[in-house]
Amino acid sequence: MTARKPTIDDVARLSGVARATVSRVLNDGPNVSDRMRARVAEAVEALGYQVNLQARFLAGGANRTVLLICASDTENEPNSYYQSALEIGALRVSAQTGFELVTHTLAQGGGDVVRRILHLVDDSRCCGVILTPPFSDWTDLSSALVERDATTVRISPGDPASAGAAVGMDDEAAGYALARHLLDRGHRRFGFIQGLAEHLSAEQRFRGTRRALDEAGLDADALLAVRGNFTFRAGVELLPGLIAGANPPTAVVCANDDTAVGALFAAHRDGLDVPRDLSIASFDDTPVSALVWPPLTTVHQPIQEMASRAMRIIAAARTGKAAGTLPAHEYLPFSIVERHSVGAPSR
Amino acid sequence: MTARKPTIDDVARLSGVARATVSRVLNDGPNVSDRMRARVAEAVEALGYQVNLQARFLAGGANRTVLLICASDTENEPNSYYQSALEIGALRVSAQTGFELVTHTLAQGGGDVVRRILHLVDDSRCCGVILTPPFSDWTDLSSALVERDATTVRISPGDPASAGAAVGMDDEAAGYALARHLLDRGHRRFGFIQGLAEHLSAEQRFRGTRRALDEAGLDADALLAVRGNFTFRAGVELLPGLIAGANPPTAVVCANDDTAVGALFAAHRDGLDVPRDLSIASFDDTPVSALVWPPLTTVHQPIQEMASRAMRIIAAARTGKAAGTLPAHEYLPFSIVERHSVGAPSR
DNA sequence: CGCTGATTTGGAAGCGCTTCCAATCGGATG
DNA sequence: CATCCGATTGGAAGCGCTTCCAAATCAGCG
Repeated sequence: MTARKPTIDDVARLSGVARATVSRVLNDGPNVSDRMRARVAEAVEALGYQVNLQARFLAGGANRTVLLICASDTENEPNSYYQSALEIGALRVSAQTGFELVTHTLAQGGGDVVRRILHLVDDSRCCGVILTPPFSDWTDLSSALVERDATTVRISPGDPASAGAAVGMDDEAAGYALARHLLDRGHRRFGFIQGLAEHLSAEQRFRGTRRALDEAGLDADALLAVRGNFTFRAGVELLPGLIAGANPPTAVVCANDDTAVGALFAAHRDGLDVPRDLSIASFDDTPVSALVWPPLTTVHQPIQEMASRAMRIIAAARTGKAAGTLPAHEYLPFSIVERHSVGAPSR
Repeated sequence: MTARKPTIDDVARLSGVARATVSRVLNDGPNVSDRMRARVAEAVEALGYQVNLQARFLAGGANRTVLLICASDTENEPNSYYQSALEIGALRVSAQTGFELVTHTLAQGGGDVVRRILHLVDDSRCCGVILTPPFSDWTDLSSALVERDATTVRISPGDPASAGAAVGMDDEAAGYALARHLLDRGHRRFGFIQGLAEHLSAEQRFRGTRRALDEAGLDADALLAVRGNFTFRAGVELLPGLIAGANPPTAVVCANDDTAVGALFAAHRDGLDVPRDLSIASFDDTPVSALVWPPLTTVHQPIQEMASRAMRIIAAARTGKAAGTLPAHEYLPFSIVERHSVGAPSR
């Protein structure tokens, strides 16, 4: 059907040089005269030649594939905004640096997830892996990856010190800052819908909030915590219980935006006015937080930027000089985005 | 660092057979005795052997990579729920059939998008491509793909007849049905926030709505249409103008959920009660439609299922018997999901 | 028991590329 | 002008796999 694609030999023939020389100019190798370079470039152009990556990798050339591993909590409710932001951020850099990004989304349940991820990595013979929560907390995984010689970057790991580079933000400080924000507006009774306990970075957010309340001299039952799982549904289902008591919280903090949107939904449904009757705040600043009414006050986390950094770390590690450098730990600043879901307590 | 990965020759040596035989059992080839099969399987197991896909493809083996090409309208607001649903649907089937799915998201702007997609396809030497809107409407693209021998499936194309298989739903009928739904509840004045004109399937939805109104005997100015671009922002910005007139619509239909969520946001902001003051309905039934308050009445489109079908078509075309069959056009049923954003008109 | 044809197995070529190593070239040097 | 060294270039091996083709094996049959 289609004409056979031109190979490196076609280029060599047309430009009248050896195959090895063509390979050199293709890879920006040293020791090639400008004349040769020009001749080859011309032939490449004329033929519309494109290297066959399969062949290149087989022959031991530098692999430039990077895997982005994302978790989907449930089949039907992927953490999609978070994931898209990651993807966009990584994509932007990969385009610049000539690395190819491949995203894999897997359900985080099931005992063999580690095996499957490793399989994916082996299969693709990729040179780098970006791990997102909660995979970024699986130290066995990142160790195995590093051992396989894949440059590994973990996004928002709970423990930045273990194997592989890390990019994240100071989650404890973010939790603290958000609580202060609420405290400053006069709130004294709080609810908190936590995420999954395995997500260490989310737990740190909670810890920060608790610290802020402690320092403000509030006692333990000023903070009512329930365990959710980051989903919209969790917010919907858990909010009522949180505010059912005799002396309910005037502000509830959610581990992430999706949960907050769920809480907001439940509040609306139950006839509460947000923020008059109840303030709601959360973390991440994913697009959904600006989509709902009232738009959410949330801690902005530079997700795209994190992914960009991750890509950049991999690119640097795989390109010349920086290769072999010890893994980096980068911390990006967060900020509180004030929208309309937080007000002064009415009671 | 890591021990070299075992190759097919290692397996051959350990099991005491020829490399060719190993290859045969690996590929479920014919003409292999059960004894051999067992011996090889054992060696594979013992060595933890995994075929090197690069090498396999190079050697001319069947390629099993499928590309899912998605559009991101703008950098910051990817159509993420839609895309995730597609991905999940395709993923499910690819896992079953042994094909590998690779998703690529590209900004749809820029004149060279076609070239970039083609480049991606050439590069990956993939065997199949799933095109999502608006790429599914680019006939030049699908023709080029088909010519390249890639099994091409278009999701929701405006014209199912052109090159490549097609999976979608009857968008015109969906538009008609949704309008009937509104008509039945007593609405007589309508607004419609359209999507981008290039998305043919979305245009058909509009056409269906118009037909329903025509058939109901309403005249042309019973339908006020404005052009949006599928985004939340479009909904926010376009709604006010739509309902500003002396005799405003009592119901507005949006080309997709994101836009409807935006319209809902604007309505809230401007102090309107939905659905008492204004009904809002849309298309797609992406998760976000159930997240907002009030949850949206929307036309459910089986997005996951569409992607699954697309994958299945590719798998069938690339596996034995069905190979070479003429492209299929599959139409999936839609349904109206009644939630709370539609009521009877108050005026 | 020898022969034919079908089935199973092994050998070897080659996919398109990188890279090592040897050959060549071009001055600068004595 | 002969010599030598570094910069270029070409030749060839080989990455791990599939597949064509020939060799070997096995039944079945006269």
